Amino acid sequence: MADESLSERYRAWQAEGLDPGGCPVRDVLDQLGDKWSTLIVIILAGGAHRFSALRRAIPDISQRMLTQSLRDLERDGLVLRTVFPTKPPSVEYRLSELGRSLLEPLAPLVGWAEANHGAIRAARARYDREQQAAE
Amino acid sequence: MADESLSERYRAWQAEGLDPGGCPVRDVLDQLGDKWSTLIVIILAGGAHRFSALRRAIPDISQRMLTQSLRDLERDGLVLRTVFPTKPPSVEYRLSELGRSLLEPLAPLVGWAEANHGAIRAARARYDREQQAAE
DNA sequence: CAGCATCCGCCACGATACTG
DNA sequence: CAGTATCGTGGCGGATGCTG
Repeated sequence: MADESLSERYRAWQAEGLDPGGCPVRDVLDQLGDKWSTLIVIILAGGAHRFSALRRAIPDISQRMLTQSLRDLERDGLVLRTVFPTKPPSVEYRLSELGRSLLEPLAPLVGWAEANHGAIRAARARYDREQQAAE
Repeated sequence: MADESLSERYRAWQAEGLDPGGCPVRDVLDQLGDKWSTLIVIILAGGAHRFSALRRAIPDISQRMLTQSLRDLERDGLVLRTVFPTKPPSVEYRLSELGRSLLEPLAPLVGWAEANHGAIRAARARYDREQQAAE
């Protein structure tokens, strides 16, 4: 009835190698799951940005987390960092080929989030109301 | 050059409403970004599971986190919980209609993770090697 | 401008023990 | 079997101050 390919692939992976930490889903999704990485990728989808431009695009990120998230994305090969030796220096961040390839599966997920955000918020409100009533 | 639709949508959203926490991407992705939720959804894609079956399917999850993750998924309306008053009781978890609709955008992302896991690990190793050399 | 260093609160998560 | 209750910990992430 449901699409079983996902769970089948997980079981297949689980059957052979046995390192739970080496699971591709966890390894990759954990990175995208942190607070800012996905958002940065989405913004960089619109083109290269400088450090301060990213700060402006995400008003409520601390520069510590922006730096760290960019480093992680660079380390994973999703983002390229280019330093222009001007004075004062400027640094440009852009998606790598790998990073751009992520946009393809990411776009539908973002679309799903937007489309179903209301339904999820409604479900939460209803759940909380029922819990309130039960107590 | 790149797909700009994602960043455009983010800017559009940012332009009107101004609550960063209300951003659909963050609100929804933060949930999927926790350590276990996505994995549970993937497993439930294969059909309904009982609590103990889920524990067996994810050997390294604590029952505390399994319970909590299932509660969160239920609260968001992605998972349905059915109690059978047998003795001892058994509880079945399955994806709701909303939960199954998530599989559609989720599957390509999991495919991307599997396909590019090697490239990411290689990028990490290279980055770490360069850092090592620079120091 | 683009950062690094430091301090610190909080909460996600795990381990353990107990219940209907 | 399917949970709750409690405690302890690591590290994610924020705030602030300083540098090339």
